[in-house]
Amino acid sequence: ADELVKKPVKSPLKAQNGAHELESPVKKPPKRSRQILDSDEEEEAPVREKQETVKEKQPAAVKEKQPAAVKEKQPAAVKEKQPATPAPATPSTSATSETPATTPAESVSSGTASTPKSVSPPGVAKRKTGQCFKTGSRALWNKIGTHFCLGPAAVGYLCFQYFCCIVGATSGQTDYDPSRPNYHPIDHACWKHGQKVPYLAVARTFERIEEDSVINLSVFLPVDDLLCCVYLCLNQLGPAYLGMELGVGETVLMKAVAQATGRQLDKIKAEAQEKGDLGLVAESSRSNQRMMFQPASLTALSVFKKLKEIAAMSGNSAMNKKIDIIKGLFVACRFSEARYIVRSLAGKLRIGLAELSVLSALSQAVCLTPPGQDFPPAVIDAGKGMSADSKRAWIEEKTLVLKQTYCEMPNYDVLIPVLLKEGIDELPKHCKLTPGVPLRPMLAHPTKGVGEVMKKFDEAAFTCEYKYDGERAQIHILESGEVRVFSRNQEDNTTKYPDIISRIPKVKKESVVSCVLDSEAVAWDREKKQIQPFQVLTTRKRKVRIPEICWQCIARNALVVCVSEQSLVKQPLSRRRALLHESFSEVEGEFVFAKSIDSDNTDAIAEFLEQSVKDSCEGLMVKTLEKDATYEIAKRSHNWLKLKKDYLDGVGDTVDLCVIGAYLGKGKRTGTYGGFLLACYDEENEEFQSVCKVTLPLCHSPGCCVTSEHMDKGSKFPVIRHIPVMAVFGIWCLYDTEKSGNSNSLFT
DNA sequence: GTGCGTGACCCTC
DNA sequence: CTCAGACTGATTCGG
DNA sequence: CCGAATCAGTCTGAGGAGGGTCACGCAC
Repeated sequence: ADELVKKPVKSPLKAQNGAHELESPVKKPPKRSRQILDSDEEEEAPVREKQETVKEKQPAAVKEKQPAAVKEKQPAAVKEKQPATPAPATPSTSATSETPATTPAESVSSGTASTPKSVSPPGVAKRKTGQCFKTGSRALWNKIGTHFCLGPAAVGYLCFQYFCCIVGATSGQTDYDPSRPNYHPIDHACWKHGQKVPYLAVARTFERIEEDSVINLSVFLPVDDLLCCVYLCLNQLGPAYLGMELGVGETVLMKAVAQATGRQLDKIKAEAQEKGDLGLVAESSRSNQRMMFQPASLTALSVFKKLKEIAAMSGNSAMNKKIDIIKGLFVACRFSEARYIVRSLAGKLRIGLAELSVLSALSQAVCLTPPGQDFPPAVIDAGKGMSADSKRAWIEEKTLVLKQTYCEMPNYDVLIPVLLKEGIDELPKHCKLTPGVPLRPMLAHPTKGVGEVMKKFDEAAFTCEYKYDGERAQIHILESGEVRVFSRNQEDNTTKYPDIISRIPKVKKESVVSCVLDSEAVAWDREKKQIQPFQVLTTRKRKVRIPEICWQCIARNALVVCVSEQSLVKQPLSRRRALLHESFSEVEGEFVFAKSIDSDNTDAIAEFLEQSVKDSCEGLMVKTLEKDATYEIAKRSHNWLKLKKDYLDGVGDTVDLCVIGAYLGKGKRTGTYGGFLLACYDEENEEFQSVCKVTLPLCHSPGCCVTSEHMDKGSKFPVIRHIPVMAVFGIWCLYDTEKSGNSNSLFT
């Protein structure tokens, strides 16, 4: 522990701090941490200010929020829902073949028919992001059958809790409600056939998703409309490998919001910190504004086009141009549109829904309403008449097809047109794994020891490979001989590894026409003939063409596509490995196969683990050879296990650190601290040296009291030994390792 | 107009 | 990259 | 045998260190 404490003092931080002479006993935190003190000159004031805000906030935020919101709200919601539950529950028991959609509608009209339209009924607590209804949802959901209301719009939505409560017709865009019972994708949409989808419909849908996280997609849209709606949901501009970035962050966004609303930048900043979400700030700022005239309302397509425009911008005064576009968008916003536009731009939609859910929704929509029908479509719910269970199983089966295809061809620009034209069953025939298009890589689950590995893989034969400490590199060899390299996130890294690319022809055997290799790129020390640490890798240039590091490519024994364009994703690892060894030859320091052993002997594996660490690796990757040993990401994306020294029980040390700063949390951490800045005390110079930041689980956020007995009285600064306790500017918080069960998170 | 430092953004793990 | 929280589906346990 | 409790797996969104790239703005 002593050594660990000393280390940070010698670390680069020291050098940085050393640049200034002692100004205060608490040394300035490193660059990134400065923002917590608002600004360097105002160190004194903010500290006091923070104390006050903390004092004010804690009792209110923590004490009220927790018991009131969690304990009271939920029972309230459940209670309110209980009487309503029997109504939708009946159909599944009495008549399974009946379309469940009718019953909620009946219950609506007979039950709470007087409830006004599209207003969340009293008693039904609205869920905030990160919260949910714990009781009732699953059971109710199962009974009514997951899907019968085909979403309308670009994105539609369905939520059980509204069935019993919402009545009334929606017609105009203003009161458009994608969650109304029996939503009819044509009659209830707020735009006519042939018109563009209003962005408001998307925003309204996002609102519902954020509350309840269930969506549907409609396939009545023209291809480009559906496509842009899908992208808007995912908050993507296009396939990852094309590398389109907005280049807009929080700061630029705040400027834009300030300019568009005519408010002070400082005020926007402060409000964003308080609310933890710039989107909400934008929304409320908008509503204060009066327009001289109402600009043309936004459509989904127009918003998406603007986003692409922003991404395409570069060069001189690009930032100002970007801000201008954002302002333009912003001026035309109505209702919640601003919230989601801002979030889209910030890159965090935060609606509790991401890629996989969108794929599910997409497949469901295509299943229930087969595309290719004339307008108006005759079949809206192809699942009509099926029992809820069989319907769900059917949709799930189709969803897997879509997911699998997506994993192999992660490009909606290709996928969706085919999906609409050919249908889901034909999809795999038209969208295949193609060298040159990156696929999603297989990931690994962390495990705590050899025992856990044995338990998880049970009887199945498995292999252990070194877990090399480098960067994932997916190498594509095209038929033309061209070689491309992609990162873990499907980014095109081809220009980063010129040396690897140049030696591919050497190591590739004649028989290989085209292929996709899953590998790890590591830095190699030619003289010492050993792998260099990850640190070396991170100092590489991202886009240079001249190699500065000697890369060694470690094939992960996972050849994916080979020779005759035959996809091997469905082949077990043993076969893929054999093919890999057949098709490539090793050259030390240039291209080698991952070191591995096939053993089920615990001691042998433990020894291999030791060896891997000695050989500058992180630990082991454990993969089954035959059983469930395919490369089908859709079935299970974390099919491998990783066994790292860091994870092992009893390994690691503890350090005593104290809190010298805190950051306001964002998103679901709004109202609490997002992280703390920790420091160790340098007794010699009598100063604090910042070491790292930490995050606490939400339930352990500051607020609970610590009595004096917890404190180490002999200490002259607030480090508390034995019991992990944190001090934030005089406010104590207790970190309960028993509850969290993982004391490591304190010192990560 | 050029050079350089810096902040913002993004990407790897 | 890690971790926690919400959710789901399968399995076990107790009345 | 049924419902409650438990467990394991999946998905999502919080958060971390460290570093490169680009545009902006200032100084010359």
